[in-house]
Amino acid sequence: MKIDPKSSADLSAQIAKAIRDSIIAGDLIVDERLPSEAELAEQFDVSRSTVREALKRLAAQSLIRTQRGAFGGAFVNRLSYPDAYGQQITTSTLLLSMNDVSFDTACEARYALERSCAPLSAERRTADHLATMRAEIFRQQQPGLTDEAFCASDVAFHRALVDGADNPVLSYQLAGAVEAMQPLMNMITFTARSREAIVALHTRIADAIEAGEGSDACEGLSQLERYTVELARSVMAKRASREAG
Amino acid sequence: MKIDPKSSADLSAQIAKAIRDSIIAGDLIVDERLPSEAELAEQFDVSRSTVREALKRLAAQSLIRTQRGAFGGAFVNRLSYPDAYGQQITTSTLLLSMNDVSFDTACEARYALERSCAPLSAERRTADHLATMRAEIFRQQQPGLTDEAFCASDVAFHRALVDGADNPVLSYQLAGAVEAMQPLMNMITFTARSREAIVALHTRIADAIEAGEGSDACEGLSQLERYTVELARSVMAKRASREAG
DNA sequence: AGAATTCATTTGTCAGACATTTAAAAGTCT
DNA sequence: AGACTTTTAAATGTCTGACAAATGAATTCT
Repeated sequence: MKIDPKSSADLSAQIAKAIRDSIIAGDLIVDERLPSEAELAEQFDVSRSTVREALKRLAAQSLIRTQRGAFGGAFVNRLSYPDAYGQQITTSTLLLSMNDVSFDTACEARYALERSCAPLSAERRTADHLATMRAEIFRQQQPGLTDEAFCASDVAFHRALVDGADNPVLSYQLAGAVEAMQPLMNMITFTARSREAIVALHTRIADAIEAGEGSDACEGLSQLERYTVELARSVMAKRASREAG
Repeated sequence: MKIDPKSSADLSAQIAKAIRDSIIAGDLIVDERLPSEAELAEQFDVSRSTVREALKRLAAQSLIRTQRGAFGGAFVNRLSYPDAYGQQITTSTLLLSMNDVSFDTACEARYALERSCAPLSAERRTADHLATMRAEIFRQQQPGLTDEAFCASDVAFHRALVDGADNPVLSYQLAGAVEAMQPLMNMITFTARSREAIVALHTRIADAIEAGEGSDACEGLSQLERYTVELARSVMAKRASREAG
């Protein structure tokens, strides 16, 4: 682990990179303890504050965890799926909100990815996944539901569909795509009629998953995509005309 | 933006969270300047070092950038696609390497995701994407190629396929899945015969993309997935028997 | 032996200082 | 007046030294 004093980058960034590379390369293994801040400071020939800033950078990426007290210190973290989900969702959400990605583009990506899970889910889903999907469909039919709650239930439905594929890597990848859409979906007002249409498509998808018909589920997802895009378009148009008039 | 002094979490983590939430909520918009470190220290009633540690956490997530000098400071970063790629790849790579995800699981996820791009790519790919795919196929046929270079070319081929879908959100999502597989792929030795088989499948996929036949491309990807899994299995078996004998 | 206490180590936080960078502002020359 | 140079103020980057708080190990006491 060496740093280049001539480099223009911040020392703390260089140190963070050096340690990060060691972790990725496997030189530092999971649960291994890093040298104490004082030792690192000496090794890199910088002050303790600089080392601390480097460690905070790594902590922000869930690469290490720290523990106080004797025999405490910084330990290489096993990146857990929940941690990875969290980062994936944060990144995806910001990416969408900051780069004025169109609703259509985000929607297309989301449903394309979901369709990649559908055949696997139709084959492997447990009774539990199916029960979750049915329960969320039931919830979506409740009259008093707010738009936000409807969206949240929608996310839960799709999550169960994705998790049914029983591939944690897929679930992790999809978490970002599905959840990051939520702020965009929340801009839509769901009328009683549009909810009915969505529930009908959800039911069709759940039926296909239950029957083990992956391609049917894909077709249902495609219809849901088309309907969602159309719905967003009409809501936006209505909003625009109201503002103009 | 408030922090809870009673909370057990580190102050710098709390402050980072407060600022992060403000960014996600849109209270702080892109390119907006945060108060100076000294001002933030006063606002949160902590020392400047604590504020700095919080800011480094945010910088590690590419949420802010800092600039020195008068009229410098910390600015809300527009999360660019390259930044997002980078984080996605780091996270995915570590997730795979630290959670002993099986080769089959990772492979299944990767090809399932790629199949979701194939129909779009068949429809929209430019001549440029196609030329890249052909060029990489050509490179893969060169005799002197090392296994690592072969893998890298493989990644470039699949990237072109994915980028052909012309959906930046999909490209971003797939970057992680494809690149994170590379360390696993690098464990495989590619014999002349296996390279030949892979090149044949790549050619078939490229032909399908060129012809606008998305389902053909999917079929090619499925065959490639099966072949890759089989190849990995035989390589691993050979390695195990050599160690045993 | 078990409980309480002390102790050493390590991270978390603070305060103050100086170095470095940077762009605006002021000054100077043509 | 305009172009170039110098000054200056503000901000981040780094260092030093100190103390607080946590924590597990070692020690002491009952």
